[in-house]
Amino acid sequence: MNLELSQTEENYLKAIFSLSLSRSKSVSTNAIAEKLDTKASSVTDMVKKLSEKKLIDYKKYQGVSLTEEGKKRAVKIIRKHRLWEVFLVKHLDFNWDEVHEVAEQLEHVKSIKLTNELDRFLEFPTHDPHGDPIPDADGNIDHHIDVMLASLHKNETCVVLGVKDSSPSFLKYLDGHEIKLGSEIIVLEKEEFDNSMQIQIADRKISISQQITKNLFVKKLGK
Amino acid sequence: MNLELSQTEENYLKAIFSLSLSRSKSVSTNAIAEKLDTKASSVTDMVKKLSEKKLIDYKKYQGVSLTEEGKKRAVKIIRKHRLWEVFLVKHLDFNWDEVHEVAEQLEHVKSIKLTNELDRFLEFPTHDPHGDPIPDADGNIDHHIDVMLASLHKNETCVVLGVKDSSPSFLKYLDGHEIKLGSEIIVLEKEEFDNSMQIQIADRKISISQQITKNLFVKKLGK
DNA sequence: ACTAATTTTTAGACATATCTAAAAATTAGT
DNA sequence: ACTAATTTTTAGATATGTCTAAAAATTAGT
Repeated sequence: MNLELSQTEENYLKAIFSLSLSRSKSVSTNAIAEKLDTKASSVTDMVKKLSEKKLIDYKKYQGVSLTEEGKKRAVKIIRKHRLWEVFLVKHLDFNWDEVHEVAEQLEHVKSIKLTNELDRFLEFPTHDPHGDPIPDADGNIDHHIDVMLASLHKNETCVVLGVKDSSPSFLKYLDGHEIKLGSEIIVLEKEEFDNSMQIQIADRKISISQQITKNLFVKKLGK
Repeated sequence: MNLELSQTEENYLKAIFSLSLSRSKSVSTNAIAEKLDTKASSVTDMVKKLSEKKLIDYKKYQGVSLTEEGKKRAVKIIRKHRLWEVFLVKHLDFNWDEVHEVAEQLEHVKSIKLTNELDRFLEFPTHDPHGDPIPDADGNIDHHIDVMLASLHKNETCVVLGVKDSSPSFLKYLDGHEIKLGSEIIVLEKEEFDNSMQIQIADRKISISQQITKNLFVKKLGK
């Protein structure tokens, strides 16, 4: 079974996948409707369709969950989405807060070769600009990066891998301070009273609050 | 007026644009139907719709032609299509005969920034892998490259810019002989009796027929 | 446990893009 | 110029994905 899915169907799979990560068990009709900014009745219709295609398990009034095949499909779409995000940020000068909308479109382009060649071209990145892991060609997903800038100590050095909070306001803040994917940061000082940090980034010294340091995924350098 | 067009509408504009290049005057319903592999009745419906949007001029039974706005839109889509083709061949190891189908999808992704950044990333290419000119951001189109390999003389050197004939069999032939976009070719010998050529390409010496040399666009090197 | 609130589903409608079959207009042949 | 062939349009149907409004089922409150 390898029927082509419409963009809409793919978006439903993706939404259900991400919702089942947090809410573990089955996903409710309303939750999907809210996520996709549509009405519950539309969700019911689509859910029946995906159920017939054996991509989700669905019993009336009981919510839905992805089948193995459904999960595979969802992971493939997420892989494409995140690879494109890397491409946009790394090569096309997109800011973190601009990539999502475009990646939403690019992720639906159908070509296995395209995806895998893009992966190779980008040198097999493991995480997207938001710090989310990129599934490999077989659908295996790395675990989340869980080192936050906040956990570093004075004089430690790291590279920015992603963000935890993807809100436009946070991403704008980062762009404003030129804190980018791949930026190297040195912790110059860590204040006891408010956990703010003095950091060196490129040739600038700036102070950032705990609110920021707790939302930046980093990779420690040296040891 | 800047309404969003569906992918289908965009495909109609593109088809009408390319048909009006050859058949100059107005384009017939049947011609569009054939180009898009659909039925004449479907074309009539869509043509009415595009006419209401002022993208084409249409009078019943008289065929259609693009308005200025329609032409602008078509050129933008073609620009995107050709830029993506360059990207696929240059960076993602696609062969000439593989790019079209994928570019057909990529061309519909909506983001002006994406298009222009891609253009910059590719270093503002003037022609796609098939030798067709790429419109610039303002919609200006260069004229066709009209230097064919066949017109070169003994000992002249050139770079492959594109192909005239885009048939899968021809493109496969080129791939088979590793004649690629950007390949440097030296004309070693030109036979009088059949106009075939002995050429040097990379470190190989091969013989190619006039059928081939008349379908390869090139740029002369040195002088 | 029974009513009230909420969630989910159904029924019926609409918009897009397509099709077939038949009607209307144009064009071509003699 | 008149019929025949072709092209184009209309009319009515279908499939997808959406909606509103009402009905049905579930969950929560006391």
